[in-house]
Amino acid sequence: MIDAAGLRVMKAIADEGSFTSAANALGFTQPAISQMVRRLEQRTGTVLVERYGRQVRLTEAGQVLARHAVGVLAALDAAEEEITAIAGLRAGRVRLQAFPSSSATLVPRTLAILKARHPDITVTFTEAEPPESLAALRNGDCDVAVAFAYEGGDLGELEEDLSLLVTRRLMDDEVRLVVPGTHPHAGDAAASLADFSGEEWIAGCPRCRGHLLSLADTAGFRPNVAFETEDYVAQLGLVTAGLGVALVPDLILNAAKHDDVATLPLSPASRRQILAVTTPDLQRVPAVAAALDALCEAAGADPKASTAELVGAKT
Amino acid sequence: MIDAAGLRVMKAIADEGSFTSAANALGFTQPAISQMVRRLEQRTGTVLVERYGRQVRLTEAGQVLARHAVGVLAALDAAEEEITAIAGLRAGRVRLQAFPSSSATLVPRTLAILKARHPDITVTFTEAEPPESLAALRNGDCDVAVAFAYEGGDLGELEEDLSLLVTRRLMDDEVRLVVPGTHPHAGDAAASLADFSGEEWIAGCPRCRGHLLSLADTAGFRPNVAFETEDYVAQLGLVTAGLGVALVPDLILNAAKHDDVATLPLSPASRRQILAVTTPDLQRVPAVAAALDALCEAAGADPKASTAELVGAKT
DNA sequence: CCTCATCATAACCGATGATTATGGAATCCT
DNA sequence: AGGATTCCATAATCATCGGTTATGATGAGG
Repeated sequence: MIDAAGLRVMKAIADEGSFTSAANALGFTQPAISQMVRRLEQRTGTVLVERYGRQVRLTEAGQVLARHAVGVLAALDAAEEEITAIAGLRAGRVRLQAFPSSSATLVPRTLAILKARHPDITVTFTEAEPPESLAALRNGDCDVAVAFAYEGGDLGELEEDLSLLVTRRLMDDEVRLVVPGTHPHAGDAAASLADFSGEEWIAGCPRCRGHLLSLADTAGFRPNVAFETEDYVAQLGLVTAGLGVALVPDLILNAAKHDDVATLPLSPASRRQILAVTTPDLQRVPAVAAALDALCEAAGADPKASTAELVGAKT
Repeated sequence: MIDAAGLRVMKAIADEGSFTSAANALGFTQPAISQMVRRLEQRTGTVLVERYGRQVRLTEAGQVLARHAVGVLAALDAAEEEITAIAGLRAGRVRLQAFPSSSATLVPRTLAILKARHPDITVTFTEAEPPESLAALRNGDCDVAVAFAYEGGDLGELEEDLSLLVTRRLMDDEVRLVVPGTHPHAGDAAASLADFSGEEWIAGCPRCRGHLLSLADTAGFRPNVAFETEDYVAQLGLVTAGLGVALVPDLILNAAKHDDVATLPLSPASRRQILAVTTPDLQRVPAVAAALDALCEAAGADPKASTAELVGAKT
């Protein structure tokens, strides 16, 4: 019934004292104001403007509108300002979820870049394994999920979760075999998994464990998993103590130097992909786009060309 | 850029959770919502709604709009409610100005009627002689002026002030000659002014004095004005004291009984008209219309047929 | 008394914003 | 699985809104 334009007109009349100058103030012509007032009057069924001679005055009802106009227009301006602030990265929010082993290196670097580049956007970070982070993304509780996918093995499993989502390849993370420094194969240039079929194994998170089983199966044995822990520091500790061997991704190993263990590249090599995942719409939100760029940069990937399909993903 | 309709839509989406039910809630069809959102998005240049699968969620920018919508729409509703309250006489204001001698009888009765009939409108009353009250009316400081005009004499003078204004005839107020009870003519059925050419006169307000002079002139003499006071009680007191005679309108004489004086009808009779004056636009304001009706009723005039020309007014 | 300033009105016209009809895609159910 | 359902997007259409220019009426002022 009453809209913002009408209020703006009433306020302009109240401020300017005549239709003509109100029109000038608003950038309209005089008849526009004239019939706008008439429309408002017949819509509200009340007299809003008193025409006396060639001057106009607001009636009480007109003054009511003009008075409310101040607040309403201010609120509209405030909303508009907030929107443009978000659009201009002077405000905004990104909710990031990343898997634990990325928290040590990739995420801090990303947050630092983001903070330096856009100090006014607020970034929240939650640690979550890919299944949970993708669920949060789907659920609307998260804007960007950093996930990983092992090549080959359970890619298909993840892939179904990625329908309707967009992914950006951040980096390839090579998986290495970690053995005690005193291990006979410690000095080898590369490790063939079959040579370690008799070892005791230390497994990580469920999906990592699945990857281990998958690789071992290809190598023709079933690993004897003696320990399971999602904490990579603990895994390395166990290896150092000579209690077994483990598959650990480079991303972890690069975070800090670990003595008394040898990290051997696998032969054939195995790697996992680190991915940034979001939704097509969120991708276009400035703060989210900035976060994605920061992630790519922190990972050392080309921010442009990384909007890629999963390697080996079917279509 | 952002209008009330857009905010309403965003809020409906936030509340309902889908375009379809938002459309139902607002009484629109689904495509209307769909393209309303699209328009808003390209106007603001931001993503407001995140389409994930077949569900929709507001982005941060969208939530900003939905949040502001609450306040803005509430303010609009409040404005609308105030307007309809004014239209429905559940609120509103009437600023009444009346000349002093009407304050005693006509105005109190009017205010009583108005208060009984529309207890929620606020009436303010200011005493003012017709020139001032009409100036206030012209100036926008008054909604209804109660004025009087003597027949014949200075009607033309008032008439020019009445251009652009509308008048309602409230009553005819006959002017009587007041003489001491001991006066030789005190028992007469009527008074011919010429018979009192030798008296000392007590004159009232400037316009009343003008009327006296005019009548006397017609009767062929120039009155000896010994006293001037705008206070009718004082005038009657002076008459009672035998210090002179005076012309006093019925309106005053009916307000209270005055002993020791005789009130004689003039021959030929002279009367003044009591008028309610307002502007054409204000006439259509409910509270003003109610006040006019109350005035007519208090004056005993027919509220319908009283939108009259001044008696003798040229066109 | 004439001129200027201001508002009202008419005729016109483009953009806005709704509708119906239809299509595509994700979710749900069997 | 696959089919039905549900939800959003799009296209085509159309009325109304809200603006413009041109013009008229009228009060105010030199």
